Amino acid sequence: MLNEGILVNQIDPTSDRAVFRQIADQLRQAIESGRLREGEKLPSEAELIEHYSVARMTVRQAIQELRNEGLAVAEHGRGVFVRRRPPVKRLASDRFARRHRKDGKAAFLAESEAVGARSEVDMISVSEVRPSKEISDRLGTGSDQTVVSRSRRYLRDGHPVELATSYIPVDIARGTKIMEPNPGPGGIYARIEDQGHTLERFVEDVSTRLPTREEAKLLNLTSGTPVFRLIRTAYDLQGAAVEVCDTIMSGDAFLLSYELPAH
Amino acid sequence: MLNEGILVNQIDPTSDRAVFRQIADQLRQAIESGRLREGEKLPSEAELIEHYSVARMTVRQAIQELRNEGLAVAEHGRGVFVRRRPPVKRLASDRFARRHRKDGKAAFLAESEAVGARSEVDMISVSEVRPSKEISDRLGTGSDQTVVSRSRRYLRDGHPVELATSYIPVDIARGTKIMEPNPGPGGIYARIEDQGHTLERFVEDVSTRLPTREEAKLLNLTSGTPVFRLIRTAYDLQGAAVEVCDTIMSGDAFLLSYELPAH
DNA sequence: GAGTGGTCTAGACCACACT
DNA sequence: GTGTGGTCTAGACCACTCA
Repeated sequence: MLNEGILVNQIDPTSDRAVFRQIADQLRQAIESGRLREGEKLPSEAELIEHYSVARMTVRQAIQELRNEGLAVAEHGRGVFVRRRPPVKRLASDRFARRHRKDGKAAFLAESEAVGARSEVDMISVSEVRPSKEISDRLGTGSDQTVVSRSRRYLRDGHPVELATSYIPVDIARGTKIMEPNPGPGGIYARIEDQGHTLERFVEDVSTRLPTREEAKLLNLTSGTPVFRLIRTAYDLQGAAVEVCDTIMSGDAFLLSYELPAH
Repeated sequence: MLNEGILVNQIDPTSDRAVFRQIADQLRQAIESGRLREGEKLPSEAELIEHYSVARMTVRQAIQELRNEGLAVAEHGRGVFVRRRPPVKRLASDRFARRHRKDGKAAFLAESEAVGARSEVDMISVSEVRPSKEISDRLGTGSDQTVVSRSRRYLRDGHPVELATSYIPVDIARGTKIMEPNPGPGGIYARIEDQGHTLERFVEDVSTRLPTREEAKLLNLTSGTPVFRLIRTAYDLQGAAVEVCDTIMSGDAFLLSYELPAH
C-alpha cells in the first residue's frame, strides 16, 4: 500500500536547505497538519527514495530527524510510524494529603485510581547504602552515614512509567516495615508517622533531561522522550527531613500540577 | 593534537552490539567517567576512523548517538565537544509572593537577581487574540471571546532561556498599562491588583517534551535539550481566573521547586 | 518470500574555522 | 591551506515482520 499522497511538494536541489531537511519538513508538515495521524505509517524508505529520486542515506537522515524530534518511531521490519502519545496522568498537589494515607492507599495507587488506570509496582528492593551528596544534603545526614534505600518501579496499565528510590534515616526505618518490601497500608509515609514523625510538608525539586540509557531501558522510552527528575523531601512537624525520594518519570506520561500562594 | 588516549578498548566485530554503538559506548564512558570533561574536544572523525578502522558513516553514527543523548555537540569546522551545562536556576515556590511585587520587581527579575545573573526581556508584543481551548478553558472565557495576549522572551546573561505568553481577559486589561509593552513596576500582576483583583493563588501545570523547531530556534537549544512547558493560572480572591501564562523554558536552565502541604 | 528498517563500506564534494 | 564536520551517492548484507 502506497501512502505518498501526503507528499505534495518536490525538492528544490538548489535551495540552501539540505535535501534531507526538505524531506523531513514535508513529513513533519504531514504529521503536524494531521494528514498523518497517530500510529499511521509513513511512506517506506523505498517509496521515499523513488518519490524524491535520492539515495537511501538521504531519506534515512530525514527519518532520523523526525525520530530525534519525537515525532516518529521506527519498528524494524514493519515501518516507521507517527508516534503515539500515552494518556497523560495529572498529579495534583494534594496527592500526598493525609486523607489518602488514612484510606490505606499509597500515593501512586490513589492517583491511578482517579483515572481508572490499572497500576502495579515491581522491582522492589530494600538495602542500606551511602547516599549521594544530593541526597545526604537534603536528609541532613553526614556524608559517611548509611541510610535505608527503597527502590521500585511503577507501571500503569502494564507500561513502566516511573522509577523511584526513597532514602530514610536508619533510626526511623530500623525495626519497622519500612525495611520490608511491602511496608503495609498507607505506604512508608504512614509508617514514618507511626514512628512519631508527623509529616508537615514536602518540597519537590523538578528538573528535566533526556534519560540515561539505563533509564530508557527500564522505562521503555523511545528516543525523543525526556524524563522528569523529581526529588521530594518530606519534613516532619519539627522541620526535620525524614525522607528523600528520587524519582524518574516518563516525561510524556505525566503532568505535574502545583498550587502556589500569592501572599 | 591527538586525543585518542581516552579510547582504551578495541571493537569486537563479532559482538551482537553494532560497531557504531560500541564506539559510542566508549566515548560515552569517557565522558561519564570524567576522562573527557565539559567543553573538551572528542577525537575527530578522521582519528576515530583511523583508530577503529571503520568507515566514516560508522563513526558519524556513533557521534550522532551521543548528540541525540545530549552528551555532545558538534561545531561545524571545529570539532565535536562534550556538552556544556549552563548554571541551573532554581525557581522557588514563593517567586510570585506579593513582597516581590511590592518591591517593584516582576518575578523574572527578582529571581535572576538572587543568583547574580543579568537578565533582559526582548521580543515583547501585545495583541488581542482568540486563545486556544487550553487557554480559554483555564480563563473561563467563551471559545469565541478575544483576550489580551502579551508575548516576550527572557534572557539570562545574554542567553535566551524562556518564552512566555500571558493571556488576560479584555475587561481587566483594557485601558491599563497591561496593553503597553512596559506594564510598569511590579509587572502585570501589580496592574491586575490595581484593577481590584487581589491575587490569591496560582496553579502551575508542568509538562516536559522536546522543543518544536520554532522553540529550539528562539531558545537557541542544541539537540538533546528538552523544555518545560508551564501553564500558570492566576486566581483572585473571588476564585476567578485573571491571567493564564503559557511558558516554554529551556529544560537545562531551570529547576522548579514547589512546596506541598501534608495535610 | 517479499517488504521493511538496521548496519556498514568507500567514495565524493561542500561549508566552516583557524592560522 | 589544512582540518574539521555536513551532505550525498550507490552500493552490500543483515535482521525482523508478516503473509
